[in-house]
Amino acid sequence: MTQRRILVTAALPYANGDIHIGHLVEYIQTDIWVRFQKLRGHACRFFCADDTHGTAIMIRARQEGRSEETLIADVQQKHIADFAGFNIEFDHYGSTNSEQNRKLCYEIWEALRKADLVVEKEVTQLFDVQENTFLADRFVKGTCPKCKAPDQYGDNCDKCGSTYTPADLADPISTLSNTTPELRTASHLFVRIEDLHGFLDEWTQSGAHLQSEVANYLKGHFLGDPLRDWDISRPAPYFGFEIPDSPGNYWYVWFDAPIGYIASTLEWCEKNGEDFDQWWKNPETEVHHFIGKDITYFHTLFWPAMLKTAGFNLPEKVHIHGFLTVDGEKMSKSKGTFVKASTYLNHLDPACLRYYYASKLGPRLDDLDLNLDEFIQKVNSDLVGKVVNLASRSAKFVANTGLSAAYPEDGGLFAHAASRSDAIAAAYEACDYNGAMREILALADRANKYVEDQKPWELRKDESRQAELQNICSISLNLFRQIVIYLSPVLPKLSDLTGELLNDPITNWDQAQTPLAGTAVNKFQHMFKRIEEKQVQAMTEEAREEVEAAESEAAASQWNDSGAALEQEPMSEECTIDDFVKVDLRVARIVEANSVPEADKLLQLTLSLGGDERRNVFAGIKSAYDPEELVGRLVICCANLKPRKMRFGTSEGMVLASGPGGKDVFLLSPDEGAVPGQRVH
RNA sequence: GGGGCCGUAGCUCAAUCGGUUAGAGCAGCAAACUCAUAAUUUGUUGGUUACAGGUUCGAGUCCUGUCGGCCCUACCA
Repeated sequence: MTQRRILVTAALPYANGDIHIGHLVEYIQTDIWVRFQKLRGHACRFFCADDTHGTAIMIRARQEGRSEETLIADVQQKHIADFAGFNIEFDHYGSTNSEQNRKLCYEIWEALRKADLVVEKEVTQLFDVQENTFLADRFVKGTCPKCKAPDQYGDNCDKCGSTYTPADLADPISTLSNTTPELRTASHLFVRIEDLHGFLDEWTQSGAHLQSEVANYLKGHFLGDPLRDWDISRPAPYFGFEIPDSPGNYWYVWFDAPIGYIASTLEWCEKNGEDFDQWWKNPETEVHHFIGKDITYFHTLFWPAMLKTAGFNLPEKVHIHGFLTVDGEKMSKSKGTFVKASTYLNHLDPACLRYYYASKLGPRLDDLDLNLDEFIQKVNSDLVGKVVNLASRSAKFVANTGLSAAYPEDGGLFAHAASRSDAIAAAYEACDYNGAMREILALADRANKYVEDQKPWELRKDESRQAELQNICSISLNLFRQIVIYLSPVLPKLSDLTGELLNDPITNWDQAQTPLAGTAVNKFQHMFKRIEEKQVQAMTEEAREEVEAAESEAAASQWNDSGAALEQEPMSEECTIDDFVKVDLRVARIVEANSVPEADKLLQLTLSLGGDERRNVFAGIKSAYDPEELVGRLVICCANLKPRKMRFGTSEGMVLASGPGGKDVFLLSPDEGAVPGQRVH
C-alpha cells in the first residue's frame, strides 16, 4: 500500500463555552478516523484550534471585566484538557488569535484582492450606543410593526409571521444593554463569490468531495441562483484581526476561523521543522474536514472558493455529521442531558462514549441518538460481555505457560478474521463505523462460541490435557488481540492494555494478520469496567445541578436592568415619612376572585385581612390573571383607601401591582411567612 | 414564507441498479452451561416498510399528495 499524506481537521470549537457531549460526536469521530489512518501507516496529521474571534467573545469578556485574550487563553486550556480526557489526540491545537493566522488571513485576503473579488458597500444597521457595537438581528427585540406584538426579534414576528428589518421595529431595544439602539451606516467589504460560481458548481457536484445529500442541498439552495456577495468585514469595535488595507474594519470571524486550520498546521510545521507547502500546497496531500451540518454552508462554498483563489489545496472531502440527541430529544438542561465533557469524565470512562458513538456513526449526516439505557446495555454487553470476556476467560490459564509455541489449528477462525481486514478498513475509511463495529463484534461472537464449544473449564481438571488447554487459550487470546487491533482506533486504552497483557504493543493494522505464538502472558487484570446505572444517574444529576448553579449566577450578573420603565413613568415628587405612613399597606389573602362580565379590565376580589376582616376590591388585572389562579394567594393591599363606589359595587381598597398594563401586570407578593393582616412598614 | 434530510421489529440500524419469502444486533421469552466482570451458548416471539394514491411484469427503493420528526434559511446566506 502506498503511503498517503493526509491532513485532517475537526471544526474549531468556539472559545465561548465548554465542550459538551454534543461536540464530542465530531471530535471522537475525527479522532477515530485519524487513529485509523495512522494505524494503517499513513502520514496523517490532525489539526484543530480554538475559534476565538467575534462579537460574542467581546461581549462576554466585557461582562466578565477582563481582556479577550485572558478569556480565550482560559477557555483554550479547558478545551485542551477536555479533549485529552477523551483520548482525542491532536498533532497540534492552536488558536485563531495567533500571528500565524493573521499572516495567513492576509495572504488569502491579498489573493482575493488580486483576483478583484472584493467590493465595498454601505450597510445600515442598528447600533448599541452603550455597548458601542453594531447589533445583529438576533440582538434586537421590539414591537412588530404589523401586528404590534411586543417582544419580537429583529428579523421576523412570531405572532403574525411578517418579516422586516430591525430598524422597522416600533420600539427596538438592544438585548445586550436594554437601551434603544440607533441607526448607523458603515461600509463593509464583500467578496464577490459569484465570479467563482462555475468552479463551485463543478467542485461540489463532481467527485466525492461531499456526501450526495449535501451536494443536492447546495445545488438546490444556492447554486441555482447567482451567489450573493459575502459580507466579510465588521466595523470596529470587533474582537478579531483588523484588515490591513481597510483600517477600522475587521475580518468577520467566519473568514479567519477556517484559515485557523491552516494556521494550526503552520504552527506545527514551525515547531517540528516540517515543510508547510507539503501539507497545504501539494496536490498529493489529502485534506479532510470533519464538520457538523450546521456549518455546511461556510465549508462547502466560501472555503473552497478562498482556497482556490489563494492557491491552497482544496479539501479532498468534507465529512458532515448530524447532531446529537439524548433519549430522542435535544440535549436538555433541565433534564440533565446537557452534559459537559468534564462532567462526563467525573463519572464515566471515555472509552464507553467513544465506543457507543462509533457503534452509531454512519457515513451520512443523520442525527445520532444517545439513548442512556442503550448506552449502558450496549457498552456492557459488547465490550465487557463479548470482547474483554475473551481475555478474562482464558488469560489466567496461560499466565504460567505463555502462548503455545506454534499457533494451533483453530478451524480457520484466525484466518477468517484476518480476511475481514479489508472490509473493516473500508468501513472505517468511509466513516461507516457502525458497519465496522458490527463486523468486528461478529468476530467476537464466533470467538466466544469457539471457547464455549471447547469447554476449557473441563480440560482444566484433567492433568493430561493441559497442552490442549494451552492451545485453546492461545487461540482465544489471539482472536481477542485481533479484535482489539481492529478496535484500537476507537479504544486506544484497551489497545495499550492488550499490548501489555501479551507483551506485544499494538502499533499497526497488519498485526491482525499474524498470530502471536510462544510469548509470555502477563497476569490478567480488569481491562474495562462495567457501567453501573447509578454512574449515569450521578452524571445527569450533576449536569442538572451545574445548570442550576450557572443560571442563578447568570441571573445575578444580569443586573444591568433597562432604564425604560423609569423613563415611561418618571419619579414622583419627594414625600415625607409622615406622608408615607398615611398609607396603610397590609398583607391580605385573596379568598374569592370573580370575573366581572360587564367590565373589560376588572376582577372582583374578596380579600381577607385575617379573622373576620374582609374587603371587597375591584382590581384592573383581568387581562393578566385568571380568577382561579388567584384564590388563596397573598397580596399587598392598601387597606385605608377611601371606599369608592363603582358601577359594579363598592371597592374598599386596592391591590398593589406594577407593570404597564395589558398582559404585563405583576401583583406584589410578600415573602414566605407573612400572614394576612400584617402591616407593611 | 422558502428549502433540505428523514420515517423499516419495543430500541438502534441493514437491504447492491427497482428483483425471489424485508435482514442483523440489543431488549423480550424459553433452555443449556458455569472458565469468565450475573459474562457465554442455543432456540424463539416480533414488521400492512408512517399514511393514501400512481408508474412498473415487479416498489422499502421511483413519482404525487398527506401526516410526523430533525435541520437550514428569510438581504450577516
